Amino acid sequence: MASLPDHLRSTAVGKKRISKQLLEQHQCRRILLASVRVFARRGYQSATVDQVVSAAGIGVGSFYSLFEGKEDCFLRLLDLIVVEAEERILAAIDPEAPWRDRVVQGLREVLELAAAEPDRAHVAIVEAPTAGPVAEARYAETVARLAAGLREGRSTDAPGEGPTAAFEDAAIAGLAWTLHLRLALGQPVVARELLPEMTDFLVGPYVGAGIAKR
Amino acid sequence: MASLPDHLRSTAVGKKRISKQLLEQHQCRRILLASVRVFARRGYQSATVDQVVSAAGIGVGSFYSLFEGKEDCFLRLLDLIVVEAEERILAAIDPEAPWRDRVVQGLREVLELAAAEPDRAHVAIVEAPTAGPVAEARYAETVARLAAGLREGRSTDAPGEGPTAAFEDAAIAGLAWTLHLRLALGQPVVARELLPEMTDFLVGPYVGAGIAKR
Amino acid sequence: MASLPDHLRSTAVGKKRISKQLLEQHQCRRILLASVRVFARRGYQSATVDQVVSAAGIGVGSFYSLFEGKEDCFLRLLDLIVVEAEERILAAIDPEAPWRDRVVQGLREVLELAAAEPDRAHVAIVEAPTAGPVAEARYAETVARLAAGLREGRSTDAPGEGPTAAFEDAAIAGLAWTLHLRLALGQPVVARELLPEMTDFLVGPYVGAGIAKR
Amino acid sequence: MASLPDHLRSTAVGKKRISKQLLEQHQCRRILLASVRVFARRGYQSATVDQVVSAAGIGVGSFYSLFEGKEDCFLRLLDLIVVEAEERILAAIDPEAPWRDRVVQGLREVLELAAAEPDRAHVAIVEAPTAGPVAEARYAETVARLAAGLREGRSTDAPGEGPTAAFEDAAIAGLAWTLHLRLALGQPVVARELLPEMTDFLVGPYVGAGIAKR
DNA sequence: GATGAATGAGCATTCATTCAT
DNA sequence: GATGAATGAATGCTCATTCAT
Repeated sequence: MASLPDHLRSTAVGKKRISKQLLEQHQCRRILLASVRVFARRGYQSATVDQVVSAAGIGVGSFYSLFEGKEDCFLRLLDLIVVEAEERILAAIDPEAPWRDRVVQGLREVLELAAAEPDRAHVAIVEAPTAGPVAEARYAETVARLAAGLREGRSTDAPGEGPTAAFEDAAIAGLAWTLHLRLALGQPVVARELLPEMTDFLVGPYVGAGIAKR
Repeated sequence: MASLPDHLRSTAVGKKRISKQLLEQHQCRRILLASVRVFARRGYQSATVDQVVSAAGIGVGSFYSLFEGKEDCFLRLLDLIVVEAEERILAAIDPEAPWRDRVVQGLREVLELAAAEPDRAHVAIVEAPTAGPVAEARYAETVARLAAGLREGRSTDAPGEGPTAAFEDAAIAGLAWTLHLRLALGQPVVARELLPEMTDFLVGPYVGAGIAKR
Repeated sequence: MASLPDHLRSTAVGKKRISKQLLEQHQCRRILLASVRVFARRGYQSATVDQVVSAAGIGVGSFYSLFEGKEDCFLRLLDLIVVEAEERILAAIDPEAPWRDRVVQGLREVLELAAAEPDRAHVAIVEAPTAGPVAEARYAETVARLAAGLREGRSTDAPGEGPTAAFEDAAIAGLAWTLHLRLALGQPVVARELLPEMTDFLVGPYVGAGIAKR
Repeated sequence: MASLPDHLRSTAVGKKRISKQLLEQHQCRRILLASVRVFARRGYQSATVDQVVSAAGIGVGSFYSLFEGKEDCFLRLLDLIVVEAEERILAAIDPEAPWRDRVVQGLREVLELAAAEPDRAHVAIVEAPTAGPVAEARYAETVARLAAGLREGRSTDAPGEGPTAAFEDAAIAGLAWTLHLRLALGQPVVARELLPEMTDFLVGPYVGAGIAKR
């Protein structure tokens, strides 16, 4: 049993282990979802394991059998939020559409997600950069990934006179900060208001202010 | 204890108190300058009062007679850094020059300050947003103030087809993030490289990409 | 639950219970044998129930249905080791032989047992005194019992000028320590080397150094 | 100040630092002496830092500024007990006396120390071997050192027909066990009773049972 | 009967802050 | 006025034990 390679383990034992795995994943997810609220309200630094544990309605021991500690919990939460958000963003983008439209579609989804789930957005945008070196690095990676997505349009639809190399990272960070301001103050993120402003901010430099505004 | 309003206190007692005040301010400044290094290297959260105290070569008691605590010390340090930086930035700007030039002059000073004093820049840009709610608010205020400075040019020199209202905050945050990335990784901030890129980023949307690049 | 005295319980219910009892005993023994390794390698204090349970390939629940807890498990293991060792020691002694020979036969068996089953010896000699008050007392009892065995020879074969009353306990403890040193360092117990030395140590004082050495 | 080599530090700063050093040592000693009682009554394993701290009448913080933790505290206590005991034992021995007398003098001092300070003896003899690997090693070292002391007499005063090489360690361990039994049961160590018995045990094998008894 | 997920009491440790000297 | 020894609240974590399945 103990000598089986990991990737055979789950199938080798049949339904039982599979359902066990699923149960654990489900339990994990349940706790992570409960922790969103705690991390968003208290902030990563002053949130305690006990608060997470109470919010999730489990015992400390269960927490430590599922997570390595507070940081691990936060990082997995971050993953959950980012992965699910990116899935929804991708789903909202029509791959056939021209680049500018794809940016708008993605941006709209980002804003709607932030509006619909302010706690998640708070965790990902406000808390992540303050939750220690690893979380900070993950935050930077996410910014870089989104920036890379934005950059794709460069050669395709808006060639020639594009913005400078550092533009995309700075632009995504500018967008993040715009959300940060609302989230940190507890103000709602109004997609309708921000969508045109941020569209302009993100795609303007590619096509010239006049064009982007249309 | 005394019934005099605070703002009258210092002048009311004559030379002695004045020199005492000055001495205290000087001492304060000495400690804050010593703390820059500590906060920059360890990060606000894991820096301890003991480390600051050791770096400053004073006793814990003295520290607490001068500051209310770790957070107070950090906030006053932040003030020191921001005030001195803004003084130098203002001094670098020719009030008679056209808006675009003033932006470039200010930006160049920002980049040179970050290059010359990476620890100070680290504290103001990387640590400030992680040092609790008050520091976070101060950081937002600074961003807003710089954004306001940027915005001034709007009606004067680049009227009409300007960027949308949220632009300036997002742009300043984008600049901050660009510096953040370098500072957090310990990379030097190279003014020569960043100046054209960030100039484009900041003033491009006002005048159209083509124009800003000149 | 039932009103029968314990010692009648097992026989009163017929074959079924008997076989159940036997099964349980067998299971118990299996687990104890698996736990030897764990207690010997990790030490009683830092060995955990989980480690014992994993080594035995059973569930925690089964463990607690068979033992009252970690200490109970260790104590029953100690019993197992001591009882089986004493059986083998007794079996190795020719009751007809003169006292001195009987001591040598017993001693040889002790050394050979320690050589053949170092983990068991480690548990009985090194861990037992550190495993809480009860185990410590059992250890003392075992020392006392072996001392009593040694003492039997006094009046029979080596009367008169024998050592003082405290001798036997001290001598057995000295023997135990000699083994302790080897076991704690993981060195093998070499019966051939220790047999003459310890024989001298145990029986010398009875017969005079010269005689014992023969 | 911080760059001075350690061995100059204390003298370089004059009385102040010296008295500070002394104060700290004194404080340390005070706490160690208070901890004797705790470790002796509760046993190393179940003694908690809080109990030591309460017994010493200090705060937890002070404890951790003086010791690295529970184990460090115990080890330093062990050192204190062993060093002071060995000093007194050495002082009790007349270096001019013949070997057998020196053994008796040392032994008498050991027994009297154990009688006068049962808690200290309990810590050194009963708890030390159960307080983790390092303490166990220290215990073994002490046994070895005492055994070496005993061995010195071999060639000098009792040449020729001596006991085998392993004798001294086993003998010292036997003595330790004899004390262990009394201390673990809380019985007093009666020097008058044990002195002749243990003398016989320790020196008998050198000189022949008959001679040693005289 | 067996299982192992869940529990939570209990412990070591850190560090901002106070106050007697 | 300066010092730093002393404080103890607060927190993360382990592991023996229980009990629903």
